[in-house]
Amino acid sequence: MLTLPFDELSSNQTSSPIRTSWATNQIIKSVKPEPGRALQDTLKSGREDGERHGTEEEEQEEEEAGGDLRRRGSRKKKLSQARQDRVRLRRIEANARERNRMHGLNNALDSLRKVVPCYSKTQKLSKIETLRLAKNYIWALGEILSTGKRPDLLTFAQTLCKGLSQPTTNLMASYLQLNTHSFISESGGESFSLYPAYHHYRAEGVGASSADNGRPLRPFSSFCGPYDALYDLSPDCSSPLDAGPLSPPINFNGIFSLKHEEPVDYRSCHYGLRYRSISQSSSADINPYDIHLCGQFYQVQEDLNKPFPN
DNA sequence: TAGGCCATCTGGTCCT
DNA sequence: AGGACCAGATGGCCTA
Repeated sequence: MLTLPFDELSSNQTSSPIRTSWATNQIIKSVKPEPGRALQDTLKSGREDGERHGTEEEEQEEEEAGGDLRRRGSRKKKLSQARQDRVRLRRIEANARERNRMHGLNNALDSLRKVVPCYSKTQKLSKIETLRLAKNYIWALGEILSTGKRPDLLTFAQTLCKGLSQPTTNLMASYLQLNTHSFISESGGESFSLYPAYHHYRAEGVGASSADNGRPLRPFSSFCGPYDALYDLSPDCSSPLDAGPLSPPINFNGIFSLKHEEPVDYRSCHYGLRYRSISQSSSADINPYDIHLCGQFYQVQEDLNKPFPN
């Protein structure tokens, strides 16, 4: 009778039952016990047996094998049954550790997905795209910090999408399109944020303007406000990508363009957001450099609120 | 159906 | 010796 190492499996749940059963099969394949002996027994006693019995036998075998190696070169050493079991057990343990390690890595990647733009619960970026986008995002933010200037929308978008695949670029374009118009063109639908912080503001009803029926607007130029992420570290938000299909982005110049929208006066809203952001923070939390940046943000707000040049 | 993405297994290497 | 890390191999799932 075959007994599976369920302890190992249960302590290392995969996200998919299919995966789990597949893993189970793999273990069955990789841990074929000898006939008439339960695997559990094998695993349970493997280490002790291996250590206890293995010593004499192994020494003898190794001596033989060593002698063979000296005489004939490459003959593979034959292991005792106890040693084979022990090797199997160690392999199973190593597999479990490796699975855990990869799960940890995936969790970290999920965390990363939540803090880069373009976060969607259902339409997840691939691992490689997440890393690329994160790199671009960091680079773009660093550029803003070092120069003290915010790039225009297209430049920033192009920076973010540098090296990304076409599907991801399209996804990004879809985000940006919605960011510029969906809040006011659709009522009742779930809105989204290029920056996770938006939902925090929205949930609190901060920054609603008269033009949006009480619905808080994300300003067109808010795309250039990456500091949002500094003020909210709980990016558990959904996106319109979770809610339904998107209109295809308009591509041009090898990257993408944004739909041209009628200019909307977002400024009151956005100033409100900014003020709220800063005022909500305790003085100890405020980095002087942040204040400087935010101040600068206001100065050029008007320019950035101009309709995006096509 | 091909290709992309992913999870897992596996053996090798390095480090403690 | 044993664990962490890595990269290659493999096979499943999904989508265009």
